[in-house]
Amino acid sequence: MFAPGTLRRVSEEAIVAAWRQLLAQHASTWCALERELGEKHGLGPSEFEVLDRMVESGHDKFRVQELADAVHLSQSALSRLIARLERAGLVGRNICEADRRGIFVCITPEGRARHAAALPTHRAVLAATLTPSTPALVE
Amino acid sequence: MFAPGTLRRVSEEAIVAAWRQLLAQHASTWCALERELGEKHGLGPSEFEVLDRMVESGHDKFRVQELADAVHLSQSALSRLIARLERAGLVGRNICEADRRGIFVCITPEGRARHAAALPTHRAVLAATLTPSTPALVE
DNA sequence: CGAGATTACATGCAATCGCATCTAATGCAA
DNA sequence: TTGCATTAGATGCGATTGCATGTAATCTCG
Repeated sequence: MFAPGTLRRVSEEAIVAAWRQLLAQHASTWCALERELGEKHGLGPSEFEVLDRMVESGHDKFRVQELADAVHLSQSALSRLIARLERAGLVGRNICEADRRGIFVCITPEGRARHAAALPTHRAVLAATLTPSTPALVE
Repeated sequence: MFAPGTLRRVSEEAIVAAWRQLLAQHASTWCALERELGEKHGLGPSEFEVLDRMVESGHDKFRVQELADAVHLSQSALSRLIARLERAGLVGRNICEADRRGIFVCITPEGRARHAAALPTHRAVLAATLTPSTPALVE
């Protein structure tokens, strides 16, 4: 069915088409999250994502770099994002006594409440925006 | 196999996992394009994408809004992006005589040359970064 | 024809981002 | 211990973005 050596070869058009579909899905979903989370809960997508990671992981005390990796932002962007969340009272910054260069980012009760309030909105946007062209997700 | 009504139901975890995979693929591919296209050809991913659309479509004369929709940018962002490409000599702005509010964006010979030079880099990045977790793309 | 609505694009502005750099704390070797 | 490299996070800076608005041309309806 395939010429020799073509099993792992992918046509250039297929890759480009996949990339463009990824771009389109990313743009529409991201914009929808920005609008819905922003209007209803005063959160940006990245901010929600950080809170979401902190809540789901169970534990407290996160390093800045750890969160930066999780949400695909630079260390500097995460530093400022944490500063915004701190100003909003959603997380706290505690000096790590074991290594006083670092800090522990801790979610506050208000942070948990805001996340809990925003969670249904977030999931609803994903379900509405992301599902149509990803039928492979049916369990 | 499925309980009634579950055929189109998708587990929340599956949707979230799909979204996070999309975010991860987008981030890694976008950053790789930014680095490679920027270093080797002085182009950003969006700028290349605009040139790519103009070249592949065959025709000349694009409206700003048309390009904005294609690359998922706002009209204002596209306006400035076109201004940058124009300063670089890669596209031209011609007043549309039929409707003097609008402009036609036209790629220049230098624009075509820059695109042609950057094309292999772009495709190589996509192939290297995007293929691993998308085996469904095999033709 | 003429006034107001609409459309196409440009631009002021504030927000966020990444890179480079800074500061402070730690680690390691002489 | 002392000095230098390294690491964690903060910050100055320039660039890009979206929203709101501005400007100019077109359209519409009376």
